[in-house]
Amino acid sequence: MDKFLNLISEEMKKAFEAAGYQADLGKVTISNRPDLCEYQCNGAMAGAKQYHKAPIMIANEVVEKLQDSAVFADVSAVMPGFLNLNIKEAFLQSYLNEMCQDEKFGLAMPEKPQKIIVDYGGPNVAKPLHVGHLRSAIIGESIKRICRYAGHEVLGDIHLGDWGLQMGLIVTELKKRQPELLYFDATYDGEYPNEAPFTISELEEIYPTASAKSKEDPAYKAEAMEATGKLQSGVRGYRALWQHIMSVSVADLKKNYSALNVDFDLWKGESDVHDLIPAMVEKMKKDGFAHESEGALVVDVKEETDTKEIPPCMILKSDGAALYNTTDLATIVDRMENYRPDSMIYLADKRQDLYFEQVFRCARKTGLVKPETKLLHIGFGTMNGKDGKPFKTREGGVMRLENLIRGINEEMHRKIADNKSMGEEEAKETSEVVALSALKYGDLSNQASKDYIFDIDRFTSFEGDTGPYILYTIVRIKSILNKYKEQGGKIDGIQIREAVNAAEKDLMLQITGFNAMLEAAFEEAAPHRICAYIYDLANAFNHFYHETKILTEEEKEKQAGWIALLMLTKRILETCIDLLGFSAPERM
RNA sequence: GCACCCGUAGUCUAACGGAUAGAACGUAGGCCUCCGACGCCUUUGAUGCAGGUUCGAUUCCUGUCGGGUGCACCA
Repeated sequence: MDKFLNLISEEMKKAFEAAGYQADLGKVTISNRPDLCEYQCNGAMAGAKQYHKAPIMIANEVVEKLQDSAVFADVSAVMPGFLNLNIKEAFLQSYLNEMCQDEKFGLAMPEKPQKIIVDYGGPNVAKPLHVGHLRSAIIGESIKRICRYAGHEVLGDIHLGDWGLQMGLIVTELKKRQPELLYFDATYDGEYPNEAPFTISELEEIYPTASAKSKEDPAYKAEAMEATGKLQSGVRGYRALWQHIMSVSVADLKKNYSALNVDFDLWKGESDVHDLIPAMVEKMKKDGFAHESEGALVVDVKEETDTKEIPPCMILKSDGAALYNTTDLATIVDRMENYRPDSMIYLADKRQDLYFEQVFRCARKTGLVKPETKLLHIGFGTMNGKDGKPFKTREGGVMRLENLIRGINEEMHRKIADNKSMGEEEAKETSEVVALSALKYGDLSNQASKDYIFDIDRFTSFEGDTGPYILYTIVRIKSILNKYKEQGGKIDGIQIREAVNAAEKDLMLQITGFNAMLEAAFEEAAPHRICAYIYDLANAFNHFYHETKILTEEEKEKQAGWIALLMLTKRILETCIDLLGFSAPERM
């Protein structure tokens, strides 16, 4: 099925053509003036120049051609040349019933699905997640789900920071504390224990300690670098220890991401591409792209057409070591070999704009990707505190993600616990579900590229443009549907009927916009479109709800029609929040 | 210094070049013998400034002011 706006536009285009004008002038858009009409077409004004005619005259001629349209209940030409349109109830009704039958509510599936890799999360092992990781996870997860829903083959990759000096630091500190461990015995050639010699909390304490020591003590740092070297060159005991660090840390990360309803298909990291680096670098040299500059190896990526200065992309540091760029490029090599994606989407702070520009250009120039491979960096803004500055704890430190989540859970629990009929267990579970909606909706309802203020009171409010408000609306619909079923109302085979009042028609029109909205959300990789849409939809529903007494309606056919409309509304709302990465409870 | 991004009601936020710039919070008021009032309705109030392109500019262009960010061996 086609998008609702397309169908209307088709009708309008035919009318333009019939009146002797170019068809594509008949593009219809949602009205800016809901008080005047439901949809509008500005084609008469756009065509005035080329036909040397007053817009209003063109508009009038088009109106003539639409007198007995099956789509429009009425069409009028308004000065200076707007075409104001209202939809026929029967047409709207049949479109909605078609949507009910369609699993994707009329969203067209691509002829050839793209293969897309979404690179998000980006945590470092052995370091706790903090608020800086939040946006990448939340936005990335939503974009992944949107792409998948739009019919594409999508892999989410966490892209772990699991290589390099940080690992050497941990190993060094462990050696200081427990030199007797088998892993440090170079003569040992037996099996290593399955159990890690540390817990996640110890690990989280070891890293900052080691990091601080290395900054003060050059000897310590040298030792850590040596350990890093041993690890990378494959010394058995070091590798085994690294495996322990990885498994302990990854288990913890999974737990934390799972609390955010975020999951990854690929748990790849920098370590996975380490072995690809030498060949990649060699090839870049051989092909004449990489050259030495100030001791480092770089690829020039500036272009003739640049207005701004683009520094070269560094491939190796002057000490010959790899850096961030190197592993990102090698990761591209790995992905092209193993997954052949059509498109790679990176979620990272917008301050990395220039960096990604360099890496992408370098990947293209050196032929790491095909010319048609899309590389996209979605740079997001900072989450700020109420003071407008980057979010910090009260003490001014970096806030751990789990503390942030605990805070919002507690806040939500305070509100939910008021519910008289809810037991403690249910209240706790429910508040976690609702709190997650508050956190995610608060983030996703803003354009990703903008900074936003984390305001716990506003986000957890049940009023206004918030996650809890959306959930409340869904819960309300569920409650009505349950009561309807208790009354013995039938569900099977019921159909949406023609709207009986303006509020109902408004709700119906709002529903028709789902597929067009989703297409835009996909193309723009913009979850905030979904938020804006469901907020309007929830409003339209609540308005309708107040105008219409559903359960007491005596005309059963009419009642069943409303129930069908409610079911569709609920399905769409639930689909949308799932794309945003949260869900609704049964009660709240 | 050079470059990039952003300036919309008191606050927060939206708008393929289209009519009277749309919401939210807040403010001021109204609506429960009725499906969940954690709701609904009404009220107030905004495009930093100056030019230009256009029939029409929050949107495109130029300048200017203000804020943020980035400019190779950190990620």
